[in-house]
Amino acid sequence: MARSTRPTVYTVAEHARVSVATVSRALAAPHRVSEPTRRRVLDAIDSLGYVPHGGARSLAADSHRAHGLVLPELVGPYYSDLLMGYEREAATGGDSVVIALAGGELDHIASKLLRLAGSVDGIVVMGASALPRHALAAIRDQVPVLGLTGGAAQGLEVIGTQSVESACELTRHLIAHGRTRLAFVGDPALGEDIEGRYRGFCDALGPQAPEPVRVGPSEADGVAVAERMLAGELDVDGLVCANDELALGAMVTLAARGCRVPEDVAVVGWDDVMAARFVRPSLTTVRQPVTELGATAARRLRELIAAARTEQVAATPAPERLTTSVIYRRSCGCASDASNEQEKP
Amino acid sequence: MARSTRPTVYTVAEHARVSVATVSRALAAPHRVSEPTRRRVLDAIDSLGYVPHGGARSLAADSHRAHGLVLPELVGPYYSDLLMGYEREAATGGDSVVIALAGGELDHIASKLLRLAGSVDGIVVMGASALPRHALAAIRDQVPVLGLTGGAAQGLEVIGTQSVESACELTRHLIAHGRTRLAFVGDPALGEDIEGRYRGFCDALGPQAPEPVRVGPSEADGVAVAERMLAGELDVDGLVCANDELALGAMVTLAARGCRVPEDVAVVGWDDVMAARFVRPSLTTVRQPVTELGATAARRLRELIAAARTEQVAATPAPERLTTSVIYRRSCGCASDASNEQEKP
DNA sequence: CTGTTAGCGCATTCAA
DNA sequence: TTGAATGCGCTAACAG
Repeated sequence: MARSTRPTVYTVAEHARVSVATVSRALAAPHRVSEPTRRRVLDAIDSLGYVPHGGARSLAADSHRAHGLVLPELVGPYYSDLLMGYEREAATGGDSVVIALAGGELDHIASKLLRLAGSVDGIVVMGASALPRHALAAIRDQVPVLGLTGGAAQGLEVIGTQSVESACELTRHLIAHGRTRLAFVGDPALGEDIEGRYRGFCDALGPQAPEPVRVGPSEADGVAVAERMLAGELDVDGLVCANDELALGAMVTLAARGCRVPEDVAVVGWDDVMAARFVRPSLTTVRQPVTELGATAARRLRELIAAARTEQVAATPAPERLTTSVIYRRSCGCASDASNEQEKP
Repeated sequence: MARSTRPTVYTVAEHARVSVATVSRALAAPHRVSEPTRRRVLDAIDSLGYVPHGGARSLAADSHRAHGLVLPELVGPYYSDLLMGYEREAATGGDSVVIALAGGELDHIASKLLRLAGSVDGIVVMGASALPRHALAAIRDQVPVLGLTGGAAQGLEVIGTQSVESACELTRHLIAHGRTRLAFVGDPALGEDIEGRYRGFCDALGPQAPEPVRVGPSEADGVAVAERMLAGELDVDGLVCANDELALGAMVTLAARGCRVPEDVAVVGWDDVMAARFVRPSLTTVRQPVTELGATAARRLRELIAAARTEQVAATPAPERLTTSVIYRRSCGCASDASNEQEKP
């Protein structure tokens, strides 16, 4: 395990009675080595338990074969799907994924990003708007950087989903079914995705669209909003929430205090978390192709890296925003399905 | 961005009119450099936008300052908390985290693990039992390997939570409240955590404990189990499910078909997913300290790495299994709380 | 406190 | 098809 113990190309070369160059080739370009030689090398490799030193590789080859993935500390429930989509796609391209959470002191995270930039070929940043500009700037002239669901304001190319369209559809739907006092719950300043959702909300309502109810993104914030409603501070008959946690928090609180959902107030959310199917009334929400979102980001970053290596600006055009779909359930008061309907997971 | 462009220690040294050693020191051991010199170096560094090359560093220092984290492809909802706990703790120790998903063909993942082993100082493997033994063996003599929630069967030291105790408590609770025909839903062969839960179930029931209902871990599997019950193939009045997805799938299906929960059948799960609070009846389940689980693993791996470097076997004793807690709600039929109770998130 | 120097392990020329 | 030699960027002796 110690340096002295671990076999290197030299050990392998000696064992297989070839030169180190041949060992290297046998691994990286098998077709450039004769069959018998390659066998000898491969045998030596696994009889010795040889594992190439990643650092040495990236140094010599001037390529880390790794992506950095920067995530905000409080990501919603779809974290795992996103990561899965990302990692799979990255692995397909032979790259590994180094994650970094952007929590903690801003100062501290800047150096964290720099370190990351020294160990990967490119970086995908989710929640870029929360990062200090100078930190982003510093890594951007080291490696290609791609925004995930945000970062356009920082001048990043961004991979995202259609927020505006679905928000607009959702809001129109509520209007069409007679809701006249709608509110958007969530703070557009918290991220470009939320901002887009609010914009879609406004698009549907036109000039008389109300200001958003600016609250955090958690269930507790949803509860607080419901309490304001119950206290008479907020007079609405429909809540378009920036995510399902908010929606669930609000909905359950409302129901528990005698306010009927959807009869008195319609509630809709975003993300289609598992609880949205199980809560009663079931929650109308918007589903995003999260796994694909991750995969798309990985794929695109790979392109950007390749382009950077050949000095080209952009090989192919940036991907479109991914399609989302509104899942109509009962909390918006207009689903036609039976009360006890059970959905396929 | 190209190799020629990127500043190196030499560039910085020249710029600051010091030697490369001083540059290196100014970064790694600031106190070993005089104040004015350090200033010059630091100035040069950020005027040049210098970022150290991670590979070169790990090569020269014989340390990657990185942990590998291997995850099964289908991890439950607590993925994100786990990762958060892990990354935070790793970052605290100055290490970054490289993730690898263990999905895909077994053959392919073996080489993936090997590559990982060449780029990190140690590896934490979750779901080790699903990996081919030879793949595990190969990485184990490269770097320290720690199991997460499983891997004892492969001879790994493992970080985990108390499965047996909570399962036993839960089962006893059901028995105490008059349930006489209990079933354990889930396949103990799928992982040591499930195995432990089944063992606790058996401990509570004694010799007449039934065989487990061996099914997969998904909501759909829970639905299938419920259907078998409704078809009369399974005569039980209590379901101890290996996770919440199973429990939710079963419970909702049962309820939709006229079987009352908890009156006719009690249902309990594991993990305390968000939906467990929102479904009606709310689901009795077991909560694990997931974030802390991740942090504990990171901390322990760091210890193992340190021990390996100094040739010691184990500096400190392995951490205890983390404490879990049963969350009593209504699906087990014995909670005292009101029907419309609303929990704090 | 600072500089000089020698590798770390690998990929990659260039010759043979 | 193979081998010898060079350098990637950095750290860590060692010397001054």
